[in-house]
Amino acid sequence: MNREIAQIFENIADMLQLKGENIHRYLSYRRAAETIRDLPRDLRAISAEGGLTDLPNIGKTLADKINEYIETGKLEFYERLKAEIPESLLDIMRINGVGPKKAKLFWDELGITTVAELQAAAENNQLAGLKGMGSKSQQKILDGIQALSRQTGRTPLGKALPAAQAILDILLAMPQVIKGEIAGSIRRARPTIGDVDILVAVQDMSDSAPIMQTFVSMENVARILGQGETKSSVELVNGLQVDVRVLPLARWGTGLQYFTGSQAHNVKIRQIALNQGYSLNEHVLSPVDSNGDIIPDAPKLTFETEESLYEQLGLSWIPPELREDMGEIEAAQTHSLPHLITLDDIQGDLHMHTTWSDGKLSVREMAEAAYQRGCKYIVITDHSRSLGIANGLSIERLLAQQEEVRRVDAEMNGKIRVFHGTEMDINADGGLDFPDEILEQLDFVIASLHVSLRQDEEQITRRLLNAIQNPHVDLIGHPRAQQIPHREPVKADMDAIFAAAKQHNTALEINANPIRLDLEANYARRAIEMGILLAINTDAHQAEQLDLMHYGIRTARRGWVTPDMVINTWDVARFQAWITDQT
DNA sequence: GCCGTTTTCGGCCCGACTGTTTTCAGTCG
Repeated sequence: MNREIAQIFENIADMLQLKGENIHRYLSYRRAAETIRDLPRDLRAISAEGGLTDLPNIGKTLADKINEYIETGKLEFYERLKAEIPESLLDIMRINGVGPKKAKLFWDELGITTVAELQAAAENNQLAGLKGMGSKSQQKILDGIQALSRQTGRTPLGKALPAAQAILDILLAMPQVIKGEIAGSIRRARPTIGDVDILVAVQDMSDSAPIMQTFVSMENVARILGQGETKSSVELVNGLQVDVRVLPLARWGTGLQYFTGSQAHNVKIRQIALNQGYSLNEHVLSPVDSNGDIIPDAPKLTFETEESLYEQLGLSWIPPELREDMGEIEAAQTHSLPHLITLDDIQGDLHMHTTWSDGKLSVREMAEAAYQRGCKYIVITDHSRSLGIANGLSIERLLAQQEEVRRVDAEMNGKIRVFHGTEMDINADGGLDFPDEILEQLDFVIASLHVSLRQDEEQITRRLLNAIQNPHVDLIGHPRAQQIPHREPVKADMDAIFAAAKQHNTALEINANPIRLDLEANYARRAIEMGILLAINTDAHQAEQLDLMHYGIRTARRGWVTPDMVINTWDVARFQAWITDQT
């Protein structure tokens, strides 16, 4: 429901923009769409409580529209717009270099309503003669259409971050580059990334040219989208767009703050600056008069660090993962930001696989690999019997494995503790894959959904509740079973699931594999607000995947998670006491 | 269409880059 309505509002925004409507009117639809997309609760539940207008960016008008859609499954206003403007024009606006004005121009002048028609017109040289168009613009549109067909939407963080880091490393090796950082949504650790923003600092802008030349000449550049002194853009062969910006070190703070975003965060930060008599842009803080106009001769303030910029505005420095205008600015004003979890807080990893099911390493090898990475304790959690595709363990094999785990635990001689658990399937009928008398012999029990993920909300919810309520189940693994970017989360009544997890003291996982990142940050935040415990685990199937923990930490930080709420930040004694207490 | 330390009307960010321009419009982030 939330996604549907968010998409409709997004489309309405595009259509209003195409019609040349007031910018602030269509932006309000877009902002509302973002709010809805990130909600950790179903709009129907919020609507039933009469709480829609309490949501940010939702006023009376949009609340009425949401209710209309919930009740009738349709939105009259949207239907009228669709009758007026072909929906396929929105696809044309998604072509890089084509915005609302161009789309409308092609529609008005040539009757073009689809990407295919636009491509044909460009190939027949019909666009070049239009007002404001030339042969270069026409070619750019053909390139843009090709790029569109290569793109598969947003890029997972797990792909974008390593790619960005590799580029940054090349630039950092240049003598002109004083420092550099990945900004944008990667720095904020969004699970998916639109394009990559990299910032590098130089002493003097005359150093920019060789840096940009190195950047656009990299071997994995498919084409150059733009090359200037302060900004250059390329498309990589894998379709990812990367922007590099060069800025003087003296303005690093404002630049990094600005290009980290989010847009919503920055809008509010700039408003705070204005309230204090300053106009903020990516370069400087400029004194303004009572009309908000920049005072020409007044000295401008520059900032070499983000910390000093936030401090100037009376704010605590805000960790990038929080910068979504979700309350972090208000908390920074009162210096009450949470003490977020860090990678160093993690002491154990409670979810991993071995050769007993679908992992690559033995129990002993996983223990060694985890020990080398500083882990104090791990739990071996192979798949259960019904997951045949992953070589799930029968009861007999599970019990045989326990002997091996106990032996390895003893062999490790206290360097690292090795506990025995399972990642048990929650079967399609809601039953659990092992009986209680087996579960009670295990140190730690994860229950996860792997099959029949397209059941309706009632069935999925019932399966999850059944697992949460079992006294032997300690943790629900990747609770929403999403896979980024291709598999949507299951439909489930998260209100009911959180309430049950709270009641039964069952922890919920943030799965650190960047394909999952599940729970997502907004749900993790809601969970800890309710006092539900979390665990952040790699779900490693081989040694290198133990290094994915940082993705889970970043996700948790986006969810305002503090270390005390995460059971694998506890020392081994406290963890052991907790699992013992859980029966 | 939303919102409120300028509060129920009047704001709501703006600079870089490109291509078409003889001074600017459109797009993007």
